[in-house]
Amino acid sequence: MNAQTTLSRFTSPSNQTHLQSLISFIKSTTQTFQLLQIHAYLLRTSLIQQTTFSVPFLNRISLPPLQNLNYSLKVFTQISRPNVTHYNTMIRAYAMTIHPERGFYVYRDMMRHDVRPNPQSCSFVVKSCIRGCLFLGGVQIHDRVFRDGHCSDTLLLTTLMEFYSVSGKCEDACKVFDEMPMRDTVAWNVLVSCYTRNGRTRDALGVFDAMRSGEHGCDPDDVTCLLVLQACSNLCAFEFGERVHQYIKVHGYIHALNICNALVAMYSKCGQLDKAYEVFQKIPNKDVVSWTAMISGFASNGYGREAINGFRQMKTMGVSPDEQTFTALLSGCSHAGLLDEGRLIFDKMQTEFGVVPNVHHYGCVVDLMGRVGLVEDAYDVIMSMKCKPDATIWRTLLGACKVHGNLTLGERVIEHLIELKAQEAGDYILLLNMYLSAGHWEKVIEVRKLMKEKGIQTTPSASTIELKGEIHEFKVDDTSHSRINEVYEMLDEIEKQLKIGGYDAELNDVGSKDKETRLSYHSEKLAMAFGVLATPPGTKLRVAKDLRICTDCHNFAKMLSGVYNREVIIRDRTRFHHFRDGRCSCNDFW
DNA sequence: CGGTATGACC
Repeated sequence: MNAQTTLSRFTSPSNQTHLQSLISFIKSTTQTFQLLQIHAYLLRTSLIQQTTFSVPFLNRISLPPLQNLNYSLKVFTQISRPNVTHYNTMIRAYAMTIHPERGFYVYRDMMRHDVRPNPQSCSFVVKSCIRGCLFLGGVQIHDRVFRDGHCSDTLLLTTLMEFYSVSGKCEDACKVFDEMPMRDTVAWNVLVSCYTRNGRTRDALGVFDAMRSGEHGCDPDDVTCLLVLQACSNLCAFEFGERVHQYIKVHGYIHALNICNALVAMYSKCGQLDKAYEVFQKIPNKDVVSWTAMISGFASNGYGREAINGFRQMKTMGVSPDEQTFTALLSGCSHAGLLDEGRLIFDKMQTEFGVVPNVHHYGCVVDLMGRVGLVEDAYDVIMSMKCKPDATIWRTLLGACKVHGNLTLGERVIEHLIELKAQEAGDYILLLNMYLSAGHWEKVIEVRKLMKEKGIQTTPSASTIELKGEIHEFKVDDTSHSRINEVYEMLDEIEKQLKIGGYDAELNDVGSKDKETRLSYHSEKLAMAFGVLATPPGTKLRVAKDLRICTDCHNFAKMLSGVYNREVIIRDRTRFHHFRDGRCSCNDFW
């Protein structure tokens, strides 16, 4: 039916059929001016007071693509006795705007008018609390769940899980999950996402296995796979990732672009570029995300030239880069030490592609310049930035100051970090090591005192290694692993062997605890020793570390790769280190 | 079917 002719019918009083088609017209039109005409008609005939008309109308103007909150509010106030559905529409609409907290106000208004909230109202208002960071508001809703008789509404409880998850209350989210009478796949997926988000990545993988066991009647779906692949990326869990890949193939999800893109990212983040490329090549309709994931994979594994090449191909294929693509490219240049190329890309990004540099882009440039020793210039770059420098960017420069022994600049940089109230233990450790290297003992003592005064908590660093799809975690001076005694014995044995090969623990870098900390017991060394212990000779070792690898452990890994003839991949907070034949692919240390 | 959901700086 033609839209104009339909519309003209509503100028005169209508029969039931006409009113029916009016509703479907409201639901289908994309023209605001037609809605305005209908609005006038609804007001004139008072049909707006009837739920059957006002609900679809309010929905239409409150949700994308025609979302207009001022208009919604106007219509809402014209309804003399709004019912629960009207309120729900308003709460839901506000939940997705830049003023999500207003959803909570609407909810309170609804209570004041004695309109009983249904599970949907609660879900939407919890969503408002999530988006608006209203922690107490969310808890309030949760407290009411039993009283309102909504304790078996899967959707509401899932939204509450999500609420606790983003609030960092992993335990509470799990409690809600445990107490749910019925759990669907989405609830399970939220559990996975909750574990990943809150650092319980290994448990996220456990959930995947639990779902697959078939005992819960909820098989992993495509979203589960996306979430679990993220967890594998974080943990460098290559073998587990391969299992997920297999599952994806069996269930036909391999044709979904987002799944393929996540696979490329996962393999890249496990240091398996060949696998990443294999998946990438087979993607028929590569989008900007696919290309960026691949370029980023090249970049973080130290293949700057390949990253640039990938970018060229991408342009040839007619895919336009976005700001994240340039971040990947620039970080590729910095990891590979390609100063001129990086600068050129940074310029072209702005002139040719009109991308305004953001904090990520600047972060790469600062790293690029700091790495080649242009620390003062890097400082000037930060000071000239149009956006506010974040802690990461200062930390990057601080690392460069450490490598190049620029103490005076390092002191200035730490001031900036303190100003941002973002200084971490690692920053002080870096400064401490700079003073140590320079032999400024009185300064060393001063920093220690400062750290003590400020109560700076040093979180012990952790490393993980995957064996047969199982993740083993080690902390500094770990005593918790079941085979820890064997691990320490093996570590001593390895150190003996490496010393013969010329390895000497560099004693001028200290760990995160205090000056008595034995270098030998850094978590990545424990993980490597366990790998040597528990796998057949020649097996590749893949270690993930949450902080940056120190010079000593880097040397240790280099030597180990030669003496024991093992390929070692260590992924630290910033990048990959591929050790082979006594060498590393990176240029971080020399 | 409203709730989960692909690629970024150290």
